[in-house]
Amino acid sequence: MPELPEAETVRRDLVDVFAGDRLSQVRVTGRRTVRRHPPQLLGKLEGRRLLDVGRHGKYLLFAWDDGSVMVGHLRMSGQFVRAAPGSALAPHTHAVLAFAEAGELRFIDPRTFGELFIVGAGPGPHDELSHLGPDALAVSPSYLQASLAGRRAPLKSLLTDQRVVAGIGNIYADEICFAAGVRPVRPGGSLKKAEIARLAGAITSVLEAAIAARGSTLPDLGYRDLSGNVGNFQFQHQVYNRLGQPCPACGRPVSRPTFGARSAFMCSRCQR
DNA sequence: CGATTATCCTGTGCGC
DNA sequence: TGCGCACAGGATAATC
Repeated sequence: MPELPEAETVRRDLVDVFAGDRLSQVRVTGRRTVRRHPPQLLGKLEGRRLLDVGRHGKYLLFAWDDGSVMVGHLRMSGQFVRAAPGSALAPHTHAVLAFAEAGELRFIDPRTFGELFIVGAGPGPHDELSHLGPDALAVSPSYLQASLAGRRAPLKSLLTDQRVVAGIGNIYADEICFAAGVRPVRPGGSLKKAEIARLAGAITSVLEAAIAARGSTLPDLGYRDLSGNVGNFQFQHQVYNRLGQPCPACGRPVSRPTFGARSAFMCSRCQR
């Protein structure tokens, strides 16, 4: 499932390929993909030039030359793909943005959790994204300290709560907790100052390493970049999806405790 | 208010 | 070999 490193990889590809180009035609066939407003509203982008693609957490922010912003979120199975004009549409293609020069940008999403929507022109934060905490690559130890203080919920639940920190999901929460040496089931408020410092460092180092490896593609998950290539960070996973396999640090089998309706991969010796 | 649970959706993989 | 079903999980609404 795409998280911050995958969104950032796609963002960079989108900027390289489509920034500066003019959108000539929009075709929307997936009603659920554009469920926040009437599908034809995307058509107002026709004729606009794409200035830049930004990102906050897992949200991609397409900035157009009329000041409007198209927000994209891949959720579980969404994928942005570059395709040649007129080439066959892949199954579950819900939107096609045809550019004047760079070809087509297509949104594919079997499970239709992903979405595209327009937010109003004008400066300032967008209401639709106002609930998000700071981007995970911009959190400080002091912010983490304040955010975890007094919280009884499991650390992993808080790390994946986009209102606390934006961009961390299931995979990277487990990898971050392992890198920090902290158990994901620990109540957030129980972390000591030194542990929070390690956690802050782990957030940055794990996410940056994952971006450098162009994200994670797992066998049962379909993440691909704009060109259809898989990521490589899954080969660097220390605990995620490695139940029963030896911990890379101490050799003890990776365990998978559950809490509530969720679970986490971890090493019970290396993580306290 | 904070924490937990249900919901959305379809491809995958497992057990029988 | 084939069928049915539990499972996967990001975000949000509903509920405790």
